Amino acid sequence: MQAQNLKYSNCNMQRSMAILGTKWKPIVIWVLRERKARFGQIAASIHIISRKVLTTTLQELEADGIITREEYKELPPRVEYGLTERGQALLPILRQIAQWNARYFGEELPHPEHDEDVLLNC
Amino acid sequence: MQAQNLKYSNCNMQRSMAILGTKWKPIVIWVLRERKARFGQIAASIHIISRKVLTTTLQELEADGIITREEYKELPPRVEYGLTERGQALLPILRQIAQWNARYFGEELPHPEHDEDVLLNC
DNA sequence: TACGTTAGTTACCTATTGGTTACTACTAAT
DNA sequence: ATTAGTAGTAACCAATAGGTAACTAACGTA
Repeated sequence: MQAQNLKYSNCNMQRSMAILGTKWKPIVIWVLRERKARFGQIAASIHIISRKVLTTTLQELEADGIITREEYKELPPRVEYGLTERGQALLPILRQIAQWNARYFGEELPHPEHDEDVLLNC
Repeated sequence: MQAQNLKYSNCNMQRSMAILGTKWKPIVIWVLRERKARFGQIAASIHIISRKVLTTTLQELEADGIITREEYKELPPRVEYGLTERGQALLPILRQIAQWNARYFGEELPHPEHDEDVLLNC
């Protein structure tokens, strides 16, 4: 998908997909749902993302105003990432996207009392 | 995005994005939200999609159980596409995705009484 | 036979996404 | 000088998504 071009589409859905519809962005947003995290923490949470791809992903999310990036003047260098309000607003949508998949493709329906991490299994 | 691999991800969100996170699939689903349509009608609604890409998109959506495909034994050949229950279940999610974009990237907030076509502008 | 209508199919191409590998910047501590 | 810890960067590549252009299948009708 040529997301960069789609960001200027007339269609609100297409523009959203251009921002979100990639392999790692939803995961990064999910990792940041409850607290800020540093680059290395995000990488460790995700397990198998390359530094190169994580860097690009974070840069794009920041450019789209979905996450914040704060540098701390200290050593070792420390950068913290967190969700903006715009990013927070995506969380219920991501939950529904995951629920849809679990419901229609999963082998059993998820129970409401299941922890979110189990639901998403990310 | 390598959607074909992602369909087998552990993560429900990633699997959904593999199915949905492309340029044309959300649009095709939206076009079919209220009534079944033929190949040519879908193409005309979307305006600028190539027959090649529309064919591929429809095949994949059918394979994922999101749309139905009915051939009619008549001439000219007639094929009708419609949403499955699984596909219908995606509509509220797509609406929210569009609303999110309109709210956080649009120049003014959409009014509740605005028609859906205006909201999505697809 | 030629044409019309519908839903494709095929060959080829470009641009993007995601990945591997190696390297970098910075400074304190050893 | 070397090492450590953190967040990157650069060069290169494979696979995929989307696209153009041309062609095809099927049969009824003129």
